[in-house]
Amino acid sequence: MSDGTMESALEKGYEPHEVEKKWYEFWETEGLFAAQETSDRPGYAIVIPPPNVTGVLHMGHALNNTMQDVLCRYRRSRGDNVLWMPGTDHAGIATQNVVEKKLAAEGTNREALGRDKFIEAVWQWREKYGSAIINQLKRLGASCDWNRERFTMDEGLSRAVRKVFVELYEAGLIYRGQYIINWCPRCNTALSDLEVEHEETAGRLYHIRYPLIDGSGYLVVATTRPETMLGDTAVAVNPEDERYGSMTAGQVELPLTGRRIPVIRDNYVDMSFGTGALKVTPAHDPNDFEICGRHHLDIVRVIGNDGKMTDDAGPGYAGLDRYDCRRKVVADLEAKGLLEKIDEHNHSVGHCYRCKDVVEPNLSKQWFVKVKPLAQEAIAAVEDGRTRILPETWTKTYFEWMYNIRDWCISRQIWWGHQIPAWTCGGCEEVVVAMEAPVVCPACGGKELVQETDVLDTWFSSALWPFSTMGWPDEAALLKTFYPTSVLVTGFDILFFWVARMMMMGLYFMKDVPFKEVYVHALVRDEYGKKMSKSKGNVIDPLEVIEKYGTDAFRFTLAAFAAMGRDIKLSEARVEGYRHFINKLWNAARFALMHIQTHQEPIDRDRISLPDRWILSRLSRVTTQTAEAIDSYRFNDAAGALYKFVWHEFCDWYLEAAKPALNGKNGDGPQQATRTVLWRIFHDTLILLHPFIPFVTEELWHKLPGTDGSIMKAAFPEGADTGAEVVVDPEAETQMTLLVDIITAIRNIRGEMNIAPSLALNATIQSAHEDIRSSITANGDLISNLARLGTLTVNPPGERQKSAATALFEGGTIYVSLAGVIDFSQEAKRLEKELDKVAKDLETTAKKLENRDFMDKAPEHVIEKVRASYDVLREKQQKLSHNLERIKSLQEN
RNA sequence: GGGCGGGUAGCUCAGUUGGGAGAGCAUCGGCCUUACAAGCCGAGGGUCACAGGUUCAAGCCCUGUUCCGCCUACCA
Repeated sequence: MSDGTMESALEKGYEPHEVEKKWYEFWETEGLFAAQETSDRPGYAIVIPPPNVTGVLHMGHALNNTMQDVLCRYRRSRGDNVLWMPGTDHAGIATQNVVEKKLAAEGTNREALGRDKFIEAVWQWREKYGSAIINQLKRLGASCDWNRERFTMDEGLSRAVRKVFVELYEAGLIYRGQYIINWCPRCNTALSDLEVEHEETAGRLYHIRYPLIDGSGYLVVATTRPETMLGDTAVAVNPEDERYGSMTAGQVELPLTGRRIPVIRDNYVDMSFGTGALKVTPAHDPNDFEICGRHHLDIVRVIGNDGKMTDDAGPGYAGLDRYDCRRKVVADLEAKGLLEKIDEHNHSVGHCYRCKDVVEPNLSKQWFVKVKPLAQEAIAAVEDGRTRILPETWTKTYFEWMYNIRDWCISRQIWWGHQIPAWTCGGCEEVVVAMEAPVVCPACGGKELVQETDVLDTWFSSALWPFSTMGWPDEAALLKTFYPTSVLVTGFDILFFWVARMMMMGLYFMKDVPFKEVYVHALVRDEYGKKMSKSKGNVIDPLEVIEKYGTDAFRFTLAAFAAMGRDIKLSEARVEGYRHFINKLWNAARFALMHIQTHQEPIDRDRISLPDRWILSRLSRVTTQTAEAIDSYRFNDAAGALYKFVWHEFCDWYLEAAKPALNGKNGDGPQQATRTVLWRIFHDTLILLHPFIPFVTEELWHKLPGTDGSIMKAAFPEGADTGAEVVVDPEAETQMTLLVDIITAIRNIRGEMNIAPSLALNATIQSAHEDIRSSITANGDLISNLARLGTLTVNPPGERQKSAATALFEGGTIYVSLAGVIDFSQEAKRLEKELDKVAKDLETTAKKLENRDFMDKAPEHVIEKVRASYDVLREKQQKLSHNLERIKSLQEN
């Protein structure tokens, strides 16, 4: 390209929006996200944690999917056949609530519609809005294999659900029974234990007198929920409790009801709590239910599924709301003088994780999964390393939960979901569990078979996700190629809901773990944002951030802060900071492309300069670092290493150092050699950066001469493995460090002494080492350029310079002539400061060397290091004090 | 009640076998130096929560204290 065209080729600043749109469409049309069903390349698979169809992209999704995308794009560059399986979750309760709200706004409700019409309405809703989150993932740059997108209610996945249900039922691992479950009166359904959120609440402890029937007094019980007393069927005390040892009456009168209930003895009762007497309400408390089982008590259900008191609550209470009833019971007891006292009492109250209403423990007939046997396998698989959980700290949590796991209530009394494949015969009440609706009852031949109306817990179908999405129960090619998947990337909030259950189901039905690794990342908590930014209390919407700063800046920010096992607190200012980085890269490209207008290869290592050798060496190191960091999920390390390399090594030092050569000031040979290096660095750096910032790298890739097609097809630079072009060069690094130190020291003098940057300085460098002198001489132009020197003289140590500021570097002394600009007091101050620092360091170093224990016990290389630094410091100190004296004497003149 | 994580610069946080305390942002000073003022050059700033212990040596290992956050639980 001839001059002038470059300006039009690259805008002055990076504008993300059109670029992002253009390349995402390009990737999709080119089919670059597609996995091969079979391939001789190694398979690498990730299944996406399916977002709810009702969802909108929040910070948690953004982080989670950025990480997965980094991994997938990186593995593709390493040559793997990558499958990133996308999809969405039907999210039973959540979606039903959303659609019900919509119906309410339209003046109707699901009962009015009926089940079939309602489900149809949900599907319609899903058609219309269900792809919102998918489109948002695309804006994030997610390179999922969209042609394989799945939905938990797809026919294929539904078939997998039925198959699993039937098999578990036949194996005796699914059963149905009357138990205390968590009931949400708002959502009108049972919930699993996990779906209940406990919250510490300030409540009251009511002490109620239950009159003994022999008239000898009262038994005082304490409760936080007085309304449940209407359903009491016993009072329990601990058999060891001496307070009640001599009690003769075997019964008490249950106030307000006129019923008589027994006093029983049970070890469960904690003597130290309250009065040591426990009212037993089997229908509304899980512990009481168990006690009831042991003592064969009656069960009286006084609270209905709607949260209102049942007829069994008795006249005056039946039909009341549970909280109104509480007030009335308290008032009535008070009136009868049976309320002894009310204490303040903190206890935790369960809330529905969907609607936040207070959950009611209630007696109900539900379906359960017997999870203990499944959990055993899931524990073993992590113990023996078939699945590795990272960071390791979560392993313990996983075990803890698995060991204490309780049966899983899987039936939900809602309409949206997988209807339980169980039918009851109207004739003989036989229960038939089958994949498809039976035509006749196998027991009596009756034809009146009614299907169970309940649907399954949403998490039941998500538990099958890693294999149901790949075509199970058919023998699909995908399963062969990609199961077990390579890694699951997820937040710890769904470790139990989802990960643990996938482990159990995967092991049971696939006879193998669903994933070899689980990477548990930090959480940007709370979709309402409160915990995202404690101090400011505001939400940050990822889409707004993308709109404002571009996807790449946002992604890079997330990666840069994704340190293992720590929450991310995100602020806009931080994204803005990384947008600067994207722009820096962009501008570096503008510059580089001015000088590499055609494909530049190969590198002639005999003709390249020191900075060329140095940056190639640094590239080699950062390549290794990036690979190692991504391989071990240290995204922040990878991002940090790349940031430092691009900005502070490539831009700050290499490009500045290379300018003279590139501008042709040093003749044609160096110019051409440097162009080849510049090309190589840029080429490889784009590939390294691509997983993190896919859009800008793709854009620049197409501007770089000599590249073909998408950067997504480019191979990860393998460093020394692939040839001689990229290798670590320690000698170049040492020499470059020397030059950088010298230049920085001179700049420091300029800055500290307020010498205008435009003023060229004259400097003399003295060193006793010949190799250092020759190295400096050989790169004199470089130093002069970057430190803005007029003249540079290099000598062995000799006469001290007059009227000069001094600086020390490892290996010699720099004198910067201050003729004309001298400010002696300024220089004296600077030297004193420096001297102070050296004196302090020297003191601690000396102390170590005088310490006999240290000298005796520390390893040799540590002692050597300390000795060497002592010598250096000592020499520094001497030189500095001499110079200080000289400056002071000059100052006096 | 049980468990886990955290307390490092003004802010947000790195710190991988124990061996000279770091980054980004913010602050201060100087620069419109021909890729970039979304930039360049330089500077200041920390009793690594507190108290003990192990060690020649502790931000890092051990014990205790304290503050914050989270997970979990069948304390009526």
